[in-house]
Amino acid sequence: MSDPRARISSVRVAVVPGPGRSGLLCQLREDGSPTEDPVEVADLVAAIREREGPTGGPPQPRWVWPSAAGLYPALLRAGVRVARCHDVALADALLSGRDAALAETNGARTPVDVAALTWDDDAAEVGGGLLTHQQPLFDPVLAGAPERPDPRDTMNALIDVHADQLGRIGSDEHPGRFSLLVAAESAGALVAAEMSLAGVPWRADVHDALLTDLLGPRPALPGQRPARLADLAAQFAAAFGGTGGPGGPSGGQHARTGKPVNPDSPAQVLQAFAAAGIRLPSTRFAVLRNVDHPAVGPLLEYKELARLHSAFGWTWLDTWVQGNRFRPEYVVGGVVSGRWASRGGGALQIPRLLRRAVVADPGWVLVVADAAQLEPRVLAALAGDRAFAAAAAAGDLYSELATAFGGERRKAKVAMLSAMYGGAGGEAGQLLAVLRQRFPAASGYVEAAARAGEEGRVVRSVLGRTCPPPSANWRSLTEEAADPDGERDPNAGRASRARGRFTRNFVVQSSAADWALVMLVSLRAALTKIATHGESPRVLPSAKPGTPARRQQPELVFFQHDEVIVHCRREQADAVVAAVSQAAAGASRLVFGPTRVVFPLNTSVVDCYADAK
DNA sequence: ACCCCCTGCGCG
DNA sequence: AAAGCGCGCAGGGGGT
Repeated sequence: MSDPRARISSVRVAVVPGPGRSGLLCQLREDGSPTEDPVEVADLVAAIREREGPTGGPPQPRWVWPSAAGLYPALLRAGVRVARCHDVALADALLSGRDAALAETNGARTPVDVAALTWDDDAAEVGGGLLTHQQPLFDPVLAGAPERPDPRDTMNALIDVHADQLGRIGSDEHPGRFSLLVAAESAGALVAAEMSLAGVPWRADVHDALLTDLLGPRPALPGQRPARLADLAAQFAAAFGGTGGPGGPSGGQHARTGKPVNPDSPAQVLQAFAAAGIRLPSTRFAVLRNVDHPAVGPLLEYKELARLHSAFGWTWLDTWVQGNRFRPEYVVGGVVSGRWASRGGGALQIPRLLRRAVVADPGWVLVVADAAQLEPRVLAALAGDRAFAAAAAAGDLYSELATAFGGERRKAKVAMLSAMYGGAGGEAGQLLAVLRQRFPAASGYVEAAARAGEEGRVVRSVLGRTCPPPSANWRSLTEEAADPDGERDPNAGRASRARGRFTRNFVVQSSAADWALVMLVSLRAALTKIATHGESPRVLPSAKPGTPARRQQPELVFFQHDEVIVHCRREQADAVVAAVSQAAAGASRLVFGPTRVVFPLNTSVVDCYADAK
């Protein structure tokens, strides 16, 4: 402890919940080895609160725990926020993803069972729910044990797993980047729990008025179609000639049930059109829009409104919005690329229309920031393509690229999207050739990723997140095709190219997710430094248990791949806007190092999400 | 009754 | 059929 700086970076404290309110803590060295015997504390929450100290105070420890998703919500409910953690479950997912690729099919490590590292029933339930696909117990001490283990054994297991993880992180090809990824992923889990608790400000009355306006009054019974939908469904059926009257012509009726053809049933819709002499490949919007038949108008309008009603109607409002807050559950690392997923509430698929209902509290505003053209900029930085990076140094990337495509911005965009997604239809092939010639490094980067995928190899994001290896099914399919004596399965080529498109996109999407995650957690850190009431948070009293008073600190309330929303007091908006832009600049530096590529944000300060540009 | 797959569409 | 990547969710329809 001679050098205080060394201490700042090295204090890690392992946490294991015990029975009741108790728990075990154990301070660790930088290599993960314990400095002491685990200390039993009667009130774990109080102990963490005390060691964490006030924001802006002495450096906070990095809490090493089985899973933030399992433990942190309970801490937050008790009014305790922490600055940093190492999430063993998330780290395990990153490491086993990496090592599974190296070990190929055999020799895969048994994933850590987070539930086995917890003791508290509630925490175990939450943590276990997060990782239900992980079956085996990792710890011989716990394997097969029907009773809850001794917390000291659990603590020892946690310490061992964590130390092992540190070693594996250190042995990565790029240990600095990979440890940044683990730290950011862990901090992401903190943000996710905090955002779930804060909730998105959601005006139920605005939402309800919107629904009533579009659909008619809320039906008395949940199963009933609102008036507007019932009307459109009837128009749709009638357009096939059936009036619906008993004994009448049956053009608009289902052959078997005799009921009017149901616009919610693709099969019935296809059948009805076929009976009218129109054979359709599907009932998708893109197909139907070009069909000339009187049923199409009402059907398209029905589909649009029915979607709103079923996915984000009154039932959704009842289920997900309480006290004018929408509280979704985020799943950190839920997408292979590192993007977040959500559970329940369709949090990451909220229709733009409903952004009208997202309104800041009185005296508060929303700071909405989204990264502009993130993925092509990421590709520019990844590939180190000089010509491309020069274009990406400017505000509108596609306009800068347009000169290479005869001045047509649209063509530049199509070429970029095709390069990143693997599309080659229509004019894309020709535009890709231009891209290849003018921006060889950028083009070569995604082409190499595609080739790796087609050959069954894995690729990684800039910070080292690994894509999943191909399935056994994929291997047998493609290996048969490679065998000259074997029969050529046409599916083999298709499967190979499909995986090529996946890995081609993975390098871009996952590196963009790296950037966005680092930006998010940097922003979180910066927001805690924004003063409330014009005073430094350093001099404010620390939060009291229960925290009855409303937090005045700016709060992250939403994160959607490349976009964040901060809810803050109006007078804090300028500081939040500055924090957002610093977080973006910092993320660019941390993730990509020196690069001339810029990652601009579109930032708006608004009362209503729908007003963000 | 429940489960699973398909279709279609919302978001990035 | 404007297409190529990643998701979650609701409803229909078939299976058990």
